[in-house]
Amino acid sequence: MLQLAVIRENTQKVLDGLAKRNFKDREDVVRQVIDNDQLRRDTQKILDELKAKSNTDAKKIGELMKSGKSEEATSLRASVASDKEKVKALEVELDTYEKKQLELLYKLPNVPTEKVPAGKSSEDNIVVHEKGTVPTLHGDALPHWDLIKKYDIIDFDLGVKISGAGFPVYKGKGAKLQRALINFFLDEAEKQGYKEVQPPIVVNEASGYGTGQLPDKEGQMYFVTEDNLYLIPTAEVPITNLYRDVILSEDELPVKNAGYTPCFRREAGSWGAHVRGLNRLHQFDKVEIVQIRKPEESYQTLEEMTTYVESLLTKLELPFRRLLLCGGDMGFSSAMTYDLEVFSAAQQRWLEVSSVSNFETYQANRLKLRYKNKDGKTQLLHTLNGSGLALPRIVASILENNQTKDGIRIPAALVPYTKFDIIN
RNA sequence: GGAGAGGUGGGUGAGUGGCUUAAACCAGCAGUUUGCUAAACUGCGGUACUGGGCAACCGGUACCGGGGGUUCGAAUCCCCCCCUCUCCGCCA
Repeated sequence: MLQLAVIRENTQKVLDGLAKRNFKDREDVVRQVIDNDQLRRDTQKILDELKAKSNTDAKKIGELMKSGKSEEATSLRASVASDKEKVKALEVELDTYEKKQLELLYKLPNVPTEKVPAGKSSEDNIVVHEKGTVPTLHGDALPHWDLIKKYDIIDFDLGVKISGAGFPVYKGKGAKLQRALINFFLDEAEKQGYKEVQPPIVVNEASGYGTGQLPDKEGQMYFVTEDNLYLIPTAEVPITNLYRDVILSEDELPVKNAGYTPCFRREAGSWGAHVRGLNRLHQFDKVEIVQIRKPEESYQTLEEMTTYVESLLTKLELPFRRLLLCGGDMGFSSAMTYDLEVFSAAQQRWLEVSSVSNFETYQANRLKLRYKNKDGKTQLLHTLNGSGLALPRIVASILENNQTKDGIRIPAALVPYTKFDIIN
């Protein structure tokens, strides 16, 4: 969430930023935050003074009792008792302001950084560059949902039988391809200095709040009611929450973690013709890269991470483009996001395969993730993450782009992992 | 699933109603001493909110797992919840 002090001291900047996102209630919510904050502070001041008085009075009573002046003690006791009632009332009041403050802050999305263009939807995103060449397919080229049947490598019907729609079963070379991609991505990340971590794939409520899935996005996550645990929609949640309530020392920075996990998304109400096959699933595999950085480095890191993910696509010989998302198309918590899209030749569509974001202090503020800087001051850090990479759409485009009359060619970089170079 | 023990600062750990401003030790930081290192000695302590001040800084309040209660006063007493550990059972 946004920092209260920033809203208070840079109100106009915040409002301008939210305008870039087309956040409609910005004036109203920001005004309420500021007003509520003033009330909160006024109340706290009165309350603190009253408590200070009660504390000294209580001590006096102790002394009076000791020196045997019980009558004076009794009268002072009565006055403290009446102060105590006022304290209780003020505490209730303060509590409502504090709750209101959180509630309001949760409503506000992150402020986009200056480079982010204004815009309402994906139409307003900026294509930064396109790389690689789109293959020319032979006349009988098939979309991936037909290819997986032809070669019997991924089975949606079987998935329906044992789980439901959106839970495919990978078979034979299809399963091996999954395993190869995961290992390839993890190995590449390690070469870039990321430390491999394997986190739990169910998380508690506090973790959901830490990275911003809660409140409001409960509907996106599978929930285990018996134990109050959420299935993770992305490894971002557990990996970033490793650093919840942590104050890092400067020499522990930067933090660079990479982890593979399955991801679970309910995707309630988002199905349609354009999400056939592997384009959208309830369960999929992803390697996530996460960095924690000092504020002054984070934008350079965003570039570095995005370039790294692009290098994966290049090694996989996939044509891709980089988009700078406009304010209206960015995720709630992000200050700046690059999307990477791969061109899937048979569908003739760009598919989003990675989203690399800088959250600045938005997550760190909720997580209470800080470090001690050179001056010995405790300061919020910046968090960043990106997919490196999500598997299903990568698989879809490999299948579609590399199909030949003889079968599907495996990109050279993957062959050491798959141990086969063609699916036929 | 059954039984028990326990949650105190960066760590270990003392503290059963006011003498706690949370002891002591370890680690840390600063200083003194010193040919250097070490040792010894001295000093400093966390977090959040907040008042005053341009600032350095000086105050207030809260925080001993979380929430409530008793009391003039709670780490300490009472109630509820959460978590961890140990043993037994079951088990990949």
